[in-house]
Amino acid sequence: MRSFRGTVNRVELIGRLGADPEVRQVGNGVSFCRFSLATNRPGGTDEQGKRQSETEWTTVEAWERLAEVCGNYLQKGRRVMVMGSLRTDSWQDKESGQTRSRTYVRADEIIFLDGGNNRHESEEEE
Amino acid sequence: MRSFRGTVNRVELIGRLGADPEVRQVGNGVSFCRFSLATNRPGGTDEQGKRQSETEWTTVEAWERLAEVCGNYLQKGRRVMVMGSLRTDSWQDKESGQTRSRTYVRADEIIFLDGGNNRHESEEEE
Amino acid sequence: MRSFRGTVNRVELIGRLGADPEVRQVGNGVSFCRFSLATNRPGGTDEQGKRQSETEWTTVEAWERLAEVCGNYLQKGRRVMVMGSLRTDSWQDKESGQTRSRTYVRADEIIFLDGGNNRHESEEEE
Amino acid sequence: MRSFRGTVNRVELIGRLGADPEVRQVGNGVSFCRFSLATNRPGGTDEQGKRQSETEWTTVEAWERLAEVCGNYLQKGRRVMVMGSLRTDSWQDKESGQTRSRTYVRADEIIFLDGGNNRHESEEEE
DNA sequence: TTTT
DNA sequence: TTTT
Repeated sequence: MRSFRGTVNRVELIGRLGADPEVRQVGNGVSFCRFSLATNRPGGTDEQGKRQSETEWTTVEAWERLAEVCGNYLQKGRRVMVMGSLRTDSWQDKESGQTRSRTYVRADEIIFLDGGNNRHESEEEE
Repeated sequence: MRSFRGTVNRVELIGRLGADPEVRQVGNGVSFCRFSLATNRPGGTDEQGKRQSETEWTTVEAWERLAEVCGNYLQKGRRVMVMGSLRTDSWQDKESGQTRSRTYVRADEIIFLDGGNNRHESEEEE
Repeated sequence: MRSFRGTVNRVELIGRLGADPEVRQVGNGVSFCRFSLATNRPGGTDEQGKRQSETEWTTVEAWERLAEVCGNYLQKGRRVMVMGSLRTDSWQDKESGQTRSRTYVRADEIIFLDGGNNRHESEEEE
Repeated sequence: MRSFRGTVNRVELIGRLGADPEVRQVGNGVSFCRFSLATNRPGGTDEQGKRQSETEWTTVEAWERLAEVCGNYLQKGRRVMVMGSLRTDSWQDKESGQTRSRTYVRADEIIFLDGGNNRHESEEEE
């Protein structure tokens, strides 16, 4: 499901992993996987007038079976398509007392784009 | 354009503005508009077992003509569709020296969903 | 689910109904709803050089509970967002013996965009 | 641009070409390319209870520079992502006098997914 | 056949 | 901080 109560929160990324994914079991035995995905956009021009590209790094998080599949099959440099939604976690910084936050993409489905062609989706989505 | 060098960075949101948009002219006379958009996702259940909803707040930024149209026509509570891409700005915190960042959606097109039905897009997209 | 075996087939439309939806019960008591949705694209210019718009008419089909909700709440002229996938039905024309086909959008979710703002989704999607 | 006058008509496909693309120059020297793209969806089960897959074939058409790139680099079996919009052409059948139509996807951008990773987009979109 |  |  990608819409709820008349609202939509949908992200779609195609890019490459900047490093091997980080996989862990959280307290309750549930698998969790996080990786950073690079996408490009047109940048300015260099001194020779050659078009440059800027890289955007996005944090992607997957859970449960999808996290396990990512842990087993993804490595640095692999190209994937990620479909998911934006999430922001907020917390109080202990030292400064300031509210801080981080925004990432919660993955619902991931397609492995080079090599294999299997699709993998989160438990919830099935 | 929504893809570049074989990568895609696309966000699509339908939600309501939490407050009137903030509009400014930046140094070079270019218009800038920022607002916060609420989307919902299924949450847990309350004590009575009633399904709850969680709200996700996403920062949206528009520039130039699109910013002006948003400033002129959008208000708190209005429903819009935003098509754009994820962006992250990073900077060094002066006090702590830590690297900090904020992630937001750079709007390419915005459709006003209740009332009028005009579409508005960023200068770059035309 | 919108991807399968490494493939994706996704359609997204925002437009207005050209007529009241047609609702029926098929043989097995399952509800079916069909309507035609208008979207616009830039067209040429008229004799006065004024920009014209072309209208694209797309057939949308919904089933089961989603069909019932559409039958109950949609009318000619209402604006909706349809998320679904492309489908093509083929058959043999009895008179000419030629193979004929029709292509339409199988709706997974529909958001009613003016007036109410409820989302409705197909049974399969839940 | 993917929305116009408050409407959206957007298709997104990831699949494989069923045959080499057909490329032609039309009367005015403009390049045209057409191919058929296979996507899959879950089907029923066979006698052994094994899950089957159904294949959906979609006609994709590209024009101008995008058509040329497709003609030069795409072959049967290659996997691509197509972003575009639904189009329906209608005509009067000469023999029967009936109105007939065909629906296809007008490609705006195509990403070649295995092997190279270049993106290619239609002239209009730049 | 919709709508602005 | 929105809305139903």
